[in-house]
Order: sequence, then C-alpha cells, then structure tokens
Amino acid sequence: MKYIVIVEDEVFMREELKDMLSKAGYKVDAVESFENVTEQLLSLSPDLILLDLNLPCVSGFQICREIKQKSAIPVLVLTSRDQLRDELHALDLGADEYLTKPCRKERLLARVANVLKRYEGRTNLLEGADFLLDRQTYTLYIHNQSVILPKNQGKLLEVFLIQGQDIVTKDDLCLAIWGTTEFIDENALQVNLTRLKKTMSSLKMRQKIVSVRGVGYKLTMEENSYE
Amino acid sequence: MKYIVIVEDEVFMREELKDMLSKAGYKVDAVESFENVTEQLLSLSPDLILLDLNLPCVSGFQICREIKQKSAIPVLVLTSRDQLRDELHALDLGADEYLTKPCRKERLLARVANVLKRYEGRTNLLEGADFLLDRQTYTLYIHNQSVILPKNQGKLLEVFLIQGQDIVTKDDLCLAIWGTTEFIDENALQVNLTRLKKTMSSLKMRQKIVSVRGVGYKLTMEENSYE
DNA sequence: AGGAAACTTTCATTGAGTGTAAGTGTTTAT
DNA sequence: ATAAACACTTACACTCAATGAAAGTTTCCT
Repeated sequence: MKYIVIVEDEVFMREELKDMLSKAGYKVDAVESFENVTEQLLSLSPDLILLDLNLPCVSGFQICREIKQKSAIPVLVLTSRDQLRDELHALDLGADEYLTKPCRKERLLARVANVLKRYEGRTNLLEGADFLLDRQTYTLYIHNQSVILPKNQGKLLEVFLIQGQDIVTKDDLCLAIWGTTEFIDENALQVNLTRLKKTMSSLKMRQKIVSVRGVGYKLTMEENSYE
Repeated sequence: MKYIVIVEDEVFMREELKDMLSKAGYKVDAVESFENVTEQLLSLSPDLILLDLNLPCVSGFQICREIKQKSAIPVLVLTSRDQLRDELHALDLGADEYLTKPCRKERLLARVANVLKRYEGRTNLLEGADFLLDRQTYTLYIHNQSVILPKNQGKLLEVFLIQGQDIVTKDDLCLAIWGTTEFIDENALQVNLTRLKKTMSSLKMRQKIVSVRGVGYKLTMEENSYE
C-alpha cells in the first residue's frame, strides 16, 4: 500500500484530503507541526508528498527544493496560488506535478496515481550532481547510460552522497564497506577509493573525491559552484 | 541536445510548436503521415513525444497506449479536448503530462523541461506488466526493489519484452545470448531459461514464461486479463 | 507404449571483484 | 633540506557467482 504524506496547514482541507486518499486505498499521514518539515518528511519517507505552498513558518518552495536535493521522493504541489510564475518556479525546483485548488477529486486521484506509477521502482535512488545511484544494486545512471558499480565502490559512493558536501572519515568508509571499524585495513580502503575515483573520472562525473589530509575525504564539484 | 517529436495534424499549430521548441534549444521533428504513427515514433526514438489526441486515421489514445507498451519514451498530451474524462483516460494510459490548448508558451516549455528532467537516466528501460528492466545493466525494478539479473537471464527477458505477447523462437533466444544461431546448444539455452523462470517466480512477477511445444516460448499473465 | 521435446540437477570452469604486499609520491614540521 | 607521516599506485593471487557440459528425469502427443 502506497504511503502519502500531506503538508497543508488549513485543517478542513487537510482532513478532506486525508479522507479522500484513504478511501482511494492509500495510507495517509499529515504533517502537524510546521517546523522542520523537511526533516519530518525525510524520516517518514513516504512514496509521495502532497505539498501546499502557503505555509506558516516555511516556504513550500523551500521544502520542495530540500526534498528534491536530499531524496527522490515525488512531490505533488497542490495550492490555491494559480500564478503562472509559481507554477514555473515549482516545476523548476523539480516538483512532479502542480495542481491548483479547487481541484476535482477525480483529477487529483488520477494525478496522484500517475505520479506514483511513474516512480514505480524508483525509490532508493540517491541523487548526485549529474547522476543517480541505486542504493540496492549500485546501478549508476549518468549521461543517459547505466553502469553497475562493484559493491565496494557503490558503498563508498553511497556514503559520500548521504553526507552531502561534508567530510567523510575513514572510519565511516570502513564501516560502510566492512561493517566494522576494528582492524581497519587502511590499505584495502585506499585501493577501493582509488578504484572508485578511476570509475568516476572515466564516467566524467562532475563530482570528484578529494582527500582532506589527516581527516578523511569529501566530494567536490569541478572548480566553481558550491551550492 | 534533447530530441522531441510532435504528433499534430493541424499545420499552423505544428509549425508554431516546432518553432517554439527549436528556439528553446530542442531538436524537433513532426510526424508528417498519420499512418503507422507508432512505428514512426519508435524508429525515431525521441526523448519526448508531444501528442495531440484528435488525429486523422488513428486515435491519439491508441498511440499513447502503444508507445507506453513498447517503450519508456515520455508522452506529453497536448490537446484541445478539455474533457476531464479524456484527461483521466490519457493519464491512465500512462501519459506523463496532459495540457490543454491554448496553452501559455512558458507553461508548455516548463512542463516539457520538467518531464525531460524526470526522465533523466531513464532511457533504456523496458516495461513489463509489473516491473521495469534496464537494457544496459539488466537491473530489474519490481515491488519497490531492484535486483541485478545475470547477463544471460537479462538478455532472455529483454527479448520477451520486446516481442510483447508474441511467441519467441529458440533461434531468437540463442541469437540474443550468443549472437548466432549456428551451433545452437539447446541444452545451455534450456538451462538459462530455467534459471530465468526461477528468478521470475521467486520475484513474484505477474508474467510467466510458458513453452509452446515445437515452436518456442512466450510471456503470459497469471490467469485473466490479456490486454 | 514409446519417442520427442521439455525440464532438472550436479559439477567443473571462468572471470570480475577483492585484499595483500610492496612499492612510489606528496605534504608538513622542524 | 630532511624525515616522518600520510596518500596513492600497481601487480598479483584468491574467491565466489555465473556459465555451460553432462547425464538423468518428466511431460506431452500420437
């Protein structure tokens, strides 16, 4: 059963949506507090997020941006703001659908089903700057082609992506590959890192692994444009 | 540069769309003859199809259905029919977007860009009844999980998916695995088929491989509902 | 019943992925 | 400038999943 989380501050609307979606066979929750919405959403990790733009405290746009940066969860924006520029902005941030309230029940349900269908089998994808990584198989999607990474390389890349631009320690990496930090084989880790670097550059990925002497490693972009 | 193909019978509209999309930096073509539209589209294999519903000869719905059955090319339906039931039907057939004419240029371009973005790295996916198969890596997406098929099993499944419900001969299968029909090793093929069958059933896939004595094999659904 | 086609199981071979080992470079502090 | 610590590279041997060979069993059809 697919799991949908609603982000909507107006109580009546929220309950109506909950009701409608439950009856359509979805498991539904709604965010109750509007602080840390993104964190709440990420920890609930639903199959779909239904997002209003006018919220107390935070901007819906901001939430959408953060969700899209940190996950591959589909976002359906449902709002009463029917300005074209809002729509364009939301789509540009990666929203999967933009509907304006009021909205026919059938249309909403159809769009919800459609988005979910499109995302079938796309959970568990991590996003990099210019690629996607399947966390289960370590299949890497880049430049319209796909490549399977060897398990160790996949695990390493996974850690880097989860950490974002932060520094990753050798312990983190050993933990990811071998499940323990005891008896660290610095050398084996080194070899695996070298292999991943080689793979990344041969695939012309925009991000590179650089070492931070004495501390660990981190992902950076080619020259310009940190976010 | 992304490649878009337009299916629209009205000349003025067609030219305007072509112009607009070209200026936005896409490579654009339009279908000129409205017979065998699906075949034309498949052989052009664009990154996106812009589809009108009212066409001479064929139904736009039919084209949409066929495209979605035989490929994973995104389809954006752009039509002057703004009946809700048309929209629901199109979405149900797997259309990725439904817009009604007239439509603001910015909105159209935004939706086009949005759909293309969502499909990034999704080319080369074949659709089965309840799963997707990556043709390059033979990564299989089903029930929200992903599995890598051994190369031979992947090649076999690929042939079945391309053939649809038609019968596949042993020659076809040998050709797919070993690139030749000479020196067919019936037994090796047999073993590989058995392995694929085992994999498919352990993944609880809705489709099964059944043998057609003396001819070959084909994919069928559990009991009911051929399309 | 009997022959042909389809299927199953077991086992040896193979090759990509991995860790080991023994190097070579590079940075930093004195 | 030099040494010591850290970072990187290369070559090789081992391992395990994927494959095909072989031999046997089951199912189908006349």
